[in-house]
Amino acid sequence: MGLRVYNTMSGKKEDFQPRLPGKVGMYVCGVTVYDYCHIGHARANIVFDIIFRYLLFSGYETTYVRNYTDVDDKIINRANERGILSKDLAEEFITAFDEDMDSLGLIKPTHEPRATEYIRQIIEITQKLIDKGIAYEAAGDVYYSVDKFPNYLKLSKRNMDDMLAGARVTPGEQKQNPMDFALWKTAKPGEPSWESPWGKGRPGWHIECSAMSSSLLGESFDIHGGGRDLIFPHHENEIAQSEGASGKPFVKYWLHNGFVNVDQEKMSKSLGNFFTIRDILKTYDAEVIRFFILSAHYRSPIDFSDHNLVEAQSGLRRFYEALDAAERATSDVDQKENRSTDGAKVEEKFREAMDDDFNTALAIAHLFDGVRTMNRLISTKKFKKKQELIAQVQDLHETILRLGEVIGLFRSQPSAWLEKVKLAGLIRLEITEEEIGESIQQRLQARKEKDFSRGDEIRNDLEARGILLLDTREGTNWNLK
RNA sequence: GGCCCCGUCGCCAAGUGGUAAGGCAGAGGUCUGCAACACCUUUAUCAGCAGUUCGAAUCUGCUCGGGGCCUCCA
Repeated sequence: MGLRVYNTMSGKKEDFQPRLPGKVGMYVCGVTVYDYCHIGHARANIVFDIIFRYLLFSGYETTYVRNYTDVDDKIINRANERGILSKDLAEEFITAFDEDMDSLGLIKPTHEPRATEYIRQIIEITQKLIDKGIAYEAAGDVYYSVDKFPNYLKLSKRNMDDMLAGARVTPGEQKQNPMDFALWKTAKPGEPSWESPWGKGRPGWHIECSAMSSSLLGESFDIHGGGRDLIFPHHENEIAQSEGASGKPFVKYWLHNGFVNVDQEKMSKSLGNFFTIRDILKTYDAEVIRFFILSAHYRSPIDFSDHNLVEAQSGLRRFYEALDAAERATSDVDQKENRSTDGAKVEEKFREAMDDDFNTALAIAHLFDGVRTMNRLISTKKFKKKQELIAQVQDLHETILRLGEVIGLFRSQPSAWLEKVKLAGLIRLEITEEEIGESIQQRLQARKEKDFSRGDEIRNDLEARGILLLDTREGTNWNLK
């Protein structure tokens, strides 16, 4: 059974069959660069990152395009507020976006075009729509006439009459129908602008995606993605523009990720309840964020909270503990040829889960099963003398790492990751590594003198402060409670 | 008002017609001087009601509760 994806257009899961066998073209709406990215952006980008990775893993030659919208009202307004050029503002936040995505461990899309690099194509499409009678000029603006596109609202499944009841007309706009939207806006003084057949101006919001996608992927392509909130009006308008201009079907599969909520409510700028990626990264490891996001299906809403991130961290730690143990258990053993079937089983289950509309939550559950099997094998008596078990562990270990890579997990050195999380936790506990070290020395001394009650006292004191002591053959270590 | 989504164990979360994955937390046990890790065992009939069906958490209707889009938003 092959890949199945939920298509917003049909409202159900469909067998995934790219237009050209073995090749996939995917366009995902990126960000408008006027502010730092929040956790909602993180989700959208991580989700499509793993979709991209999984398509590659499944053998599809995939072209992934993710754009930057670097000309827009919000950018202009923000730049004016700060008294800088909108171009410089855009540049600043493109850099910030790249840094954020990098720290979240995303792989680079094939192309990352900017709207302002495609002004020529935007003008071409706009002109074509005018020529076809689908768009019209009014005082330097160009509007798309939604009445001329019979399939308008087919993606969002709305009804024009109902929409009209709530539509608002901004004064100064000369729309024939209140639902019409701008393809080209005439420039106001001081705004960035480009020469066009309709005078100096700049693109409307939706047209840049039509221009960039058709330029890089062709007029028809396989997957178009983005957050749910882009379904209307953004994607609806993209369809109208692209299909109106080309006369060809635009996109085969529409994929939309769910929201990140805070206290059951959508995170949004207007509510002021958003968290930026950079803020969260001060407290939590980037991989914890990824793990948290992938522990739910991409279409479900997820609730962002401290509690949920801590839980995600616990889950991820379980993986790293196991990977660390596997590494240590097999490090001094030669790689054996005899492979086992455990890894193959995990991989089969993993693929099955991912094939079902990228069910990462289920896929991770199967990896957890692999972890348990691996731990069980390692704790078998005389493990190191049993070649068969060693081979099994090596196989599982390799499989978990390889499959983890497909969803961008387990990329760190286990011991280093565990150490990092441990040290990060100290900040919250207001205790230093040195203090702990001193206590350990005191306890060691007490134990040497057979003063176990004193030793336990030290252990209990530390435990009260959130530190657990671990006695091993190699000496005493500590961990967060 | 129109359209749409959701309500599964204490918490997170899969499952969307054949009789409830996984994680976290909890309980009991093995291991350990103690502890931790790990391992073993253990914990739900799926908001409610009424239908369809041999059979439903999964389909239909209604009720209750939560949320989203319709204005910028991932």
